[in-house]
Amino acid sequence: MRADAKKNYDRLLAIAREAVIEHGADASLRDIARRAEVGMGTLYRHFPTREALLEALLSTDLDALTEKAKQLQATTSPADALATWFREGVAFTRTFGGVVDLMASALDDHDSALHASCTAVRSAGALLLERAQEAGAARTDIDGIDLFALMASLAWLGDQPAFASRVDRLSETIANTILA
Amino acid sequence: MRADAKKNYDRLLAIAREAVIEHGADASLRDIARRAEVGMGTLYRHFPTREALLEALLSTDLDALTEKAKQLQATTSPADALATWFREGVAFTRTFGGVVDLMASALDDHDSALHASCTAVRSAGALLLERAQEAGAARTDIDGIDLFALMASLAWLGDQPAFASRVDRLSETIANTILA
DNA sequence: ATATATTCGGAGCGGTGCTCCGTTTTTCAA
DNA sequence: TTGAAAAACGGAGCACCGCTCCGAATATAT
Repeated sequence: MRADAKKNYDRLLAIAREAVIEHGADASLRDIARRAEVGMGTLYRHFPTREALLEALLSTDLDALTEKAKQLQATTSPADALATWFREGVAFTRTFGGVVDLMASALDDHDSALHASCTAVRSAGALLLERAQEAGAARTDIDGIDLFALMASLAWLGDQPAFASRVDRLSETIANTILA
Repeated sequence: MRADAKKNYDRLLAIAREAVIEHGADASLRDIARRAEVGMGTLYRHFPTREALLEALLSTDLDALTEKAKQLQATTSPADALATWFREGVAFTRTFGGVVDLMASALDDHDSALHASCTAVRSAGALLLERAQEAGAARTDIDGIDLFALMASLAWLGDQPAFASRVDRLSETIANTILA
């Protein structure tokens, strides 16, 4: 990558982070380019789709979530590992608003730039769930996709001002249901 | 209301119903006006906001949901009434896509045209929940807003193609958790 | 038939996502 | 150091969006 290209890439990513924190996942791309003092062409060359931009923003966090699952699996009891990771997964989306919609649609869209990261998270969670199920610590009538669905729907609740304050308690309730 | 005005009003509502079923709650208003062979001014005079248009589309269904709660309260056991109504509430959003987001934000936006209908639904559900709680049939660590939140999040799941097929089963699970 | 009150329609404004291409800048070999 | 090839740049332009505003058209009441 050419030196000036890398400079613009980094600058775009930094500005995009601010913009998405402030305005959510559908922040204006034109505004991001403007604030980064860069043309639209430059933005689109580096990030051909909105998903590509968000993937660059989220990938480290998503990978960390995947990694966290493996750590918990190695160090904690099946039930605690699942419960802790579930809470963490719901809390994750708190930084950026409206991201969970894109993650949900990325799951069954193989062409989405977010597809790989999201399926990795889902798989990591599925492993935790299966281990808990084998240990008799989690109900057996749900699977990894259900787990992701429940996490996503709670994350969506967190995006709704009317419900945000109740997410922590409801997450606890749902987590206990899964472990029941 | 003048005769031609009523004609346009009805026509707009009919076309809007088709458009929202086809494209969801953020269907193009310009396109609705075009298909109804009406100018933008006409559309905005009859429905000053998008919420107003959706309110006109949803009000009968929302009122029916509110009414259904009262019927169930009068005819069915507390537990069954709550469970049945919960399922019905989740299923309701299936007709139009993306409506649940607007309903959620309408809850704490007193100026939204959907505010009244949505709070009515919430209150009706809250009564069912309280009756079940008093009968010892429902857990007591959630309230009417939590109930609405859970219904809304499951409705949101139904809007996500990746999860839609699991909504019925997960609704059952959550309903049982509430009754537990 | 006329006058008044209503309703109509669409041009226009500022915004969006996205593409395309002439211009500029970097790089690297001669 | 220089010059040409390669790479990246930026923004004008297109089609769409929500929304407003107002002169023209139309229905109603007298």
